[in-house]
Amino acid sequence: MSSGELNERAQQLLKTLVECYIRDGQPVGSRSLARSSDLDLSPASIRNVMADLEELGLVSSPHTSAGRVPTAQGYRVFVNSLLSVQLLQSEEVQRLKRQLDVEGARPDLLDRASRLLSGVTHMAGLVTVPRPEQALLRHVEFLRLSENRVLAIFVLNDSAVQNYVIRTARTFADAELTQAANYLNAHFRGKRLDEVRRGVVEAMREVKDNVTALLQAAMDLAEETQRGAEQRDYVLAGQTNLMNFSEFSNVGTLRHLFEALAEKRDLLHLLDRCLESKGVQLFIGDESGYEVLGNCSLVTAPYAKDGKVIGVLGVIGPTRMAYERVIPIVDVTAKLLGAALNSRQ
Amino acid sequence: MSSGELNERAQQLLKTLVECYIRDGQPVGSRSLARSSDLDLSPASIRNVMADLEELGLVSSPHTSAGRVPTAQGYRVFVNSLLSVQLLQSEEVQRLKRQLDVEGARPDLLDRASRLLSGVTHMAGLVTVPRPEQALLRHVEFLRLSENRVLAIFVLNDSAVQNYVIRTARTFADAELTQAANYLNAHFRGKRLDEVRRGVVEAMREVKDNVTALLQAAMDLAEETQRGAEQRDYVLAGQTNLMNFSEFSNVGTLRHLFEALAEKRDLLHLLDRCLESKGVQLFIGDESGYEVLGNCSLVTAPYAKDGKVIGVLGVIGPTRMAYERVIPIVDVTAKLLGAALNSRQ
DNA sequence: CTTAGCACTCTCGCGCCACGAGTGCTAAGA
DNA sequence: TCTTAGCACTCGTGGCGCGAGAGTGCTAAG
Repeated sequence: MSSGELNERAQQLLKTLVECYIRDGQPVGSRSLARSSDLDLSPASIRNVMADLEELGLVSSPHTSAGRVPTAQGYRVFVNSLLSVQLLQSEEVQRLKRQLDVEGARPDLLDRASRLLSGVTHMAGLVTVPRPEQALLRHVEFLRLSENRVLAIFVLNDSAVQNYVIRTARTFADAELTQAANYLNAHFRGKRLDEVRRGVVEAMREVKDNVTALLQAAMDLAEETQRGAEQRDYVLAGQTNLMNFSEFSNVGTLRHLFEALAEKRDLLHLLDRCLESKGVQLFIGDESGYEVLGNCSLVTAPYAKDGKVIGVLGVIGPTRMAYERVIPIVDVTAKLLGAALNSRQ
Repeated sequence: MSSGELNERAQQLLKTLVECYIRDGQPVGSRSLARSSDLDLSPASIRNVMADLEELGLVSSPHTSAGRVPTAQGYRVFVNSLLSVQLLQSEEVQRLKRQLDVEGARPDLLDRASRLLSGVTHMAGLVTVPRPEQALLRHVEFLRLSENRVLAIFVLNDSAVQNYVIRTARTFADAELTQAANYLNAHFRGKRLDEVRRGVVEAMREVKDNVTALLQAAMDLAEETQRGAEQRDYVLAGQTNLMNFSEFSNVGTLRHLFEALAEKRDLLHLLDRCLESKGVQLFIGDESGYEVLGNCSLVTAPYAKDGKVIGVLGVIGPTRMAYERVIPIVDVTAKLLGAALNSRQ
């Protein structure tokens, strides 16, 4: 008997139970369930249904004389087929948009998105830093800093600028530096960095002079930085909100959770998995596969720029969260962030 | 009767008491104090001294039948005149140095310093980002991105590079951009950004053309960014270590503390105060003036580059911390960080 | 198939008590 | 005058028992 085989009544009761539990945070018993549900049933009948649901692993009771609590599976059935997501009012969307756009030009857009999520949901918000576009060389400039230090400035793609200090064995004349830059600009404009590098190595084989050595050093640094930039990372906000939930009132649990949030590795794996998904995705409780997220749920949505998904944002909180509210918020915020990124290209 | 007037015996006993409390974390009673101290006194005599110390506000007892616990003032007297700081063995210094230098060139030196502090002390480490040097213009470059977007690249001081996308009303020719850059480079090299800006405004009054408008836009952005960079900030590591201390086993306390750490404002004020101090500085308990730091101590030391103090680093933990160990660690780490900054200028 | 009734289980809060640790005070001793 | 033994007192802690309340599963009747 899978969730699809749940009869109308069982579905209705599971739905009510989850709603009650999310609202009150306490195990819900047969009597209060009888009152809360529209069904006109006695507590005794409800107990029978509950026994079925428990056997299916959708609910469980902390101890004999407590009510029932949804399991992760129970939540899953709930969000998959019982949840009625409220669409956001357009005025709410406007408010989110305004909060995200506050002080428009500042470069901490991701920060603000993360804070927005945590502020609105009263849980922790996270936003992965966008995947860098494939780095194409647009323009190079060399500048002598001192006798043996040269500053290399790389303009990549549209307007991303990277710069490296290169230590050189000897002093280069301005003319040499200009020549080197001209060479790169003339031959490799619009090429990928690794192609440029290969080209430089090639050139070095033919003319083995100091200038190509400089170029090689520059390309080494450029590629290294590029690789560094591909390190995934995320911006976290509102961690402290999590401390308000009774689920994390145990300092030990809290510590493990915070360590995982600070460590980032596991979370990033999880978030990377969401890059491919089209819309909102949920990890409820142990579904994530990470023990520390045992009584957490993660709600994510990918965000896109120029129609290409470049990152993920989301919210993390206790499994007992108001999914019908959080899901549309995460969804809309992802779209708003994408729009904001596009508008300031 | 100030601490200077404490007689030999009282000093000795206070020292022993603080040491015992730091070691065991429990109120220390007259009997165990009698055993621990070298003085050959009966518990009864010690109780008399304790009564004096309590009157002076150096110790207090949680309740009648508990031992005594040092107050913030007590810790203060302890660190000021009773503490014997262990100098670090040179091999320990080497180990710290190695850990700080791991994967040398990466730009996350502050991060590593912070993690180093937290790792070694098992508390939270923090490192303020360095105050930017006074921004002097070294070189400017303009690059056309598209019809109405120009990329301005500013090299400041030694090798700091900043870049801004300027939206322009009309399309500029390459020659114009070169001309504009040449103008700035020729007239304002080595000048402060605000001077440059003034000069540009001046020039605009005489020749009111589009190029000076471009320059003005560039300078606006440059100054704005500069102001943004002067926003103080710090890098925090090992927050979760704090959760291991029984002092913060109450989630409420913990939350307030973590909120303060995330909010940064108050902490930054406190850290800024340490910029002027020569060496290690301590804020014990309520000395900081911030209630959330009630049972925390902050140990800081300024770090310098080229002989100029540019930032502060430190460690935050419960007042009950091994000061004699933490103080030299913070001290040495500050010096190591300064050295590391200098060596990679 | 539903439901009233009932016995059962388990948690929670309360009061109680004994224990241990430590104190302050007093009075005797050096 | 300083030190210390002795003693009464205070207070937090942990264990125990008890009753109330909530909720369950089972059974039997409708």
